[in-house]
Amino acid sequence: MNPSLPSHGFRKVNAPMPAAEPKPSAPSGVVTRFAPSPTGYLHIGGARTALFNWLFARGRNGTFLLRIEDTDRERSTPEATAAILKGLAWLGLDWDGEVVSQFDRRHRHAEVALEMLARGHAYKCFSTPEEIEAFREAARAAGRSTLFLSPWRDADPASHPDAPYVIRLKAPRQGATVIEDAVQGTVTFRNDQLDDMVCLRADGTPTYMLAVVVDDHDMGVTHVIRGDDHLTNAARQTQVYHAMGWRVPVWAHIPLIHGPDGKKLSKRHGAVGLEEYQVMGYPAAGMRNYLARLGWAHGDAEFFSDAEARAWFDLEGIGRAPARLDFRKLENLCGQHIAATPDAELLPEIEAFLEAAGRPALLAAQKDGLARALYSLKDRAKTFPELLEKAHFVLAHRPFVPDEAAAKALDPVSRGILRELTPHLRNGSWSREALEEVVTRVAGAHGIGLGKIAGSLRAALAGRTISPSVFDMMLVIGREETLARLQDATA
RNA sequence: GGCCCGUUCGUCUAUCGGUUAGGACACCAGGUUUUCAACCUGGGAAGAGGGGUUCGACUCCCCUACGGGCUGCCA
Repeated sequence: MNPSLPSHGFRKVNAPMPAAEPKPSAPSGVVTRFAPSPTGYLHIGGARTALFNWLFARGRNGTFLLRIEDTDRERSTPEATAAILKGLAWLGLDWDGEVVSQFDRRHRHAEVALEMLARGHAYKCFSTPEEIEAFREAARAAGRSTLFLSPWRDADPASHPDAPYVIRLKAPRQGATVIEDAVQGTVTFRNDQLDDMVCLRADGTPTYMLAVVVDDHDMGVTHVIRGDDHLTNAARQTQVYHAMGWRVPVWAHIPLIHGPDGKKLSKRHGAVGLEEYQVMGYPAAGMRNYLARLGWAHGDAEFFSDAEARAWFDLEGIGRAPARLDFRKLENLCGQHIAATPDAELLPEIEAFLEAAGRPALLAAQKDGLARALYSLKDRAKTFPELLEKAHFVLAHRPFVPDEAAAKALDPVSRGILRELTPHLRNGSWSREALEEVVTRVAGAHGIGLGKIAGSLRAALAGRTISPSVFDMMLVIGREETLARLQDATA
């Protein structure tokens, strides 16, 4: 096998290598692949397919390959390929070896087509597209099957005209083709329902149907995990495996993802491209967790780590019904992952989010402040934008203007109380216990609760009515900055 | 039209012939609480419909309905 380099300059983009994990068990020989066609963004459903393949291979110490199915030259674009690689990189799905361009392997595909021809498993068909279309139209009108049966299937080569032709598979007419699918079970197709598919087009280029089989075989793919829109195709492809005498891989056709309304996922559902999820500020770990649970289950496990997912993932746990997208659950899971992620890992992710969202990068001082404040922020946010909003107190430079709600909390009475609080803060010790004691005492002296004084204090310190605990904020920004902000707010 | 696949709370799902059909998200009520987030307690919420098989069906079979896929010299 000789996986050629991609024809477009997309090798520059590389998937990040996830932190080294202890390799589980012995090599299993499992080889999976993700094979998207570069005709647009990375679809959320495609992302899940990639994740399943990745989990299956990585959990078994196997190999996960990436192949770009770019044989359709009309619709394939280098931009789409770049978007796919970028999306996979963000999701944290790393692949083994070079990216394979299917188009670059076209000569190998043609070679196989010719071999089938030589062996009598394929034949030259001289029917023109016009003839075939006319036949189909007539069949449709008459309510008959539109399956095209080529008159050239058993024609004497001596009768072949000097005209363009395609190479069709000489598929069996009798009997049935049986798919043993790890998800769908045994699926039987009568052979008279399957036509002689085109393997090589008139221009000598291979069709997808031929190319997948040749590539999967040459790449040593043992398990084909893909959308169940390919279930019927699997029957046709099986015929090619049989014709070539190749070992048929384990099939696993997974149900597609549907929109919240249960209909096929399309643009009108919004957020169909994976990159949109990064821009919305969902952490990749939460995304992986959510996507893994969509159509797959491991008992009652809902929130789990990548290591657990790899250890648990299996084909048997995949459901057979299409799953709908549920943003609430996604958010819930993402919140849990943000809370569980170590600060040192969270910070770069937040910076990557800012860049992806086209927002200004963090200044050194902001980054430093955020790092110190993270402990008080990460368990109160479900997405990065939410976290950043709550981090306003550590990101903003004073003097800053409070937002409308915060300004309201800084009424004259409240400002008076804050003024009175100031000297106590100037002189007391700067620990959580001491701060709580002082603030509570001053509130008590005015006959108000902690809630009331905390409200105005929050407004003064954060310029917002939503933030981490006032004590955490004071601890993070320190005594001097706290006093300065109180000064600003009460002046 | 033909062929193929699917159908458990609103959503994701557990169950692999015998359960008061479980969990999670969401929702509702109450509690806790310095905001937000979170947390605690409780609640409502499901086997598409109809036939079989069986002592017993969510689970097995058939039909119907409804979704979906394929039916391309697209992938």
